[in-house]
Amino acid sequence: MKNKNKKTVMSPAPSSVQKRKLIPKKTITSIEKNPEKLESEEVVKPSLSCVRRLPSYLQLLRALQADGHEYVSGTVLASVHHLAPVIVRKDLAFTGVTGTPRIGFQVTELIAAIERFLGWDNQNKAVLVGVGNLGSALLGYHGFENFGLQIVACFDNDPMKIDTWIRGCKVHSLDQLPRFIRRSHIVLGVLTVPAEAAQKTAERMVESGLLGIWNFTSVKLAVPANVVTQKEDLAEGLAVLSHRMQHVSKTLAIQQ
Amino acid sequence: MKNKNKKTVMSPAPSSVQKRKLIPKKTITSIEKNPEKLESEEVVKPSLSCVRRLPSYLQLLRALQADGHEYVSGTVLASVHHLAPVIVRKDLAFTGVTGTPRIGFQVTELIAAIERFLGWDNQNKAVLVGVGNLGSALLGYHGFENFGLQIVACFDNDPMKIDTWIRGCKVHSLDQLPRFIRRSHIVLGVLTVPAEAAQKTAERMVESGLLGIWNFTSVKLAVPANVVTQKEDLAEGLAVLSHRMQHVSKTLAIQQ
DNA sequence: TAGATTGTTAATCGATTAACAATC
DNA sequence: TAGATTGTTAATCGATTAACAATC
Repeated sequence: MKNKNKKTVMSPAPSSVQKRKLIPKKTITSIEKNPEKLESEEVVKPSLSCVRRLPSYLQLLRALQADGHEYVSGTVLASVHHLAPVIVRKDLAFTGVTGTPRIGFQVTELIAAIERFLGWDNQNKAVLVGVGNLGSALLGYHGFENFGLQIVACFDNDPMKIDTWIRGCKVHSLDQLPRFIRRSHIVLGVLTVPAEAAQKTAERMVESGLLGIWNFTSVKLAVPANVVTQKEDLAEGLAVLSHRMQHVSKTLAIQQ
Repeated sequence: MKNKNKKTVMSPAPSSVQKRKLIPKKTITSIEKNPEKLESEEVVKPSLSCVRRLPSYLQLLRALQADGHEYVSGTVLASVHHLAPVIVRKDLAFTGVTGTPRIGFQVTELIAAIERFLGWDNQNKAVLVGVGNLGSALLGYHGFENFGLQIVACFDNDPMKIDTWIRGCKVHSLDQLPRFIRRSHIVLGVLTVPAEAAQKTAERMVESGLLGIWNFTSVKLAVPANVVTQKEDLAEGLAVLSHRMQHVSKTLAIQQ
């Protein structure tokens, strides 16, 4: 994958676009090294870590906004989250906002920029499949509405649950899913079924037309390339916690 | 923090310990460059990513064990999780197990090694503080017992909830926490209170003697250095999902 | 034996951090 | 003005990947 014929890169040097770069570009050095990459994919993409950090900025910004703050510096955002200020500056650059030296960023503008960047500016509707313990907890937790997500319907296979109401949401039969998705133009599904049923259920969700699955099961799903899945695995966090605790107790034991 | 007086490192060269290294060492080059670091902290530590991946291996290994498989190759573990085989080999090396070329790893031995490494070989008891939606879902979800965690008691501030039973667990007043912790020698707490109460509650948990807090609130907790906190933030995963979905739809639009 | 797999070193890649001019 | 903060490049660090001898 080298030297795919490029179209005349020797055209007028890009010096005219020098006013205010909203999105960071690669360094000139790397452009020289890979001149065939001067086209659209040239834009630097945010790291996964950056995307993961943005919601925490958002949360703090909303609190600041509620407190009546008009501006906030990257330095402040950084210290609250125990991050280096330069990390915050780089992360925020991806959202397209520009700050003012000595002043910082306009809170309202920054909130809007992060929301837009993450696609949380319009409320995204979602269905939830699998109304067990975790499923009903998520139904009852309306905090996701701060993150652009609104669960509007839920589905289950269990005849005992179908047509009952859970946390203000009527449980539908899983058989109803395709029709419901098609009518409602919903693209996102939350999967909270038991592990055994995970892959099968995911397939039905994909067939119904969903394009994203937020996967709370312990199963790594196999889905077509145009479908995005995100696995939420609490065991990961627990592993980190356990490991750190072991480490701390060892360190303390050594120090004694 | 350099050149802390070390005790005679010139003693008999470590060539005698050459049979089977269970834990990877740094390369000779780096030892030569930092000769003052020849002591215990010399051991290479696993990356956070490695620790996060171990539970997923564990889960698959248990399924294989239940299916009667005696051996599994790193290659298989890798392909199931869409990882490069060398990642799996390196991760497993940290647990101290040794595989057999052409055969792979003994499933039972590997399960035990990962559990030991993560401190999941004995069931760790924990308390849960804050019996709201999420709290009661976690109480009802017994899957953590596969990960060495057993929630044995729960606490809340709400007089309406105190002394009721939720998912087989009696809700105690938060005031009872210090006495309970001291009597039971529990070190781990799960925090599922509303954001406003998070920091205050965490402080009470620390005062009671807890050494680890699994934090399900949206608040970054401030705790003493000897206390470990692990923040579980669903918004992170949702951000990644939203971002990926935007990207996929853009890519598809371009390709059309 | 042949060939798949392990364990390990070296190279690559990408994210974080350092450094600093520009700005208000 | 002075000095805090932004935006950006270059250096560093650490994790992933490539490569390969050793092994069964």
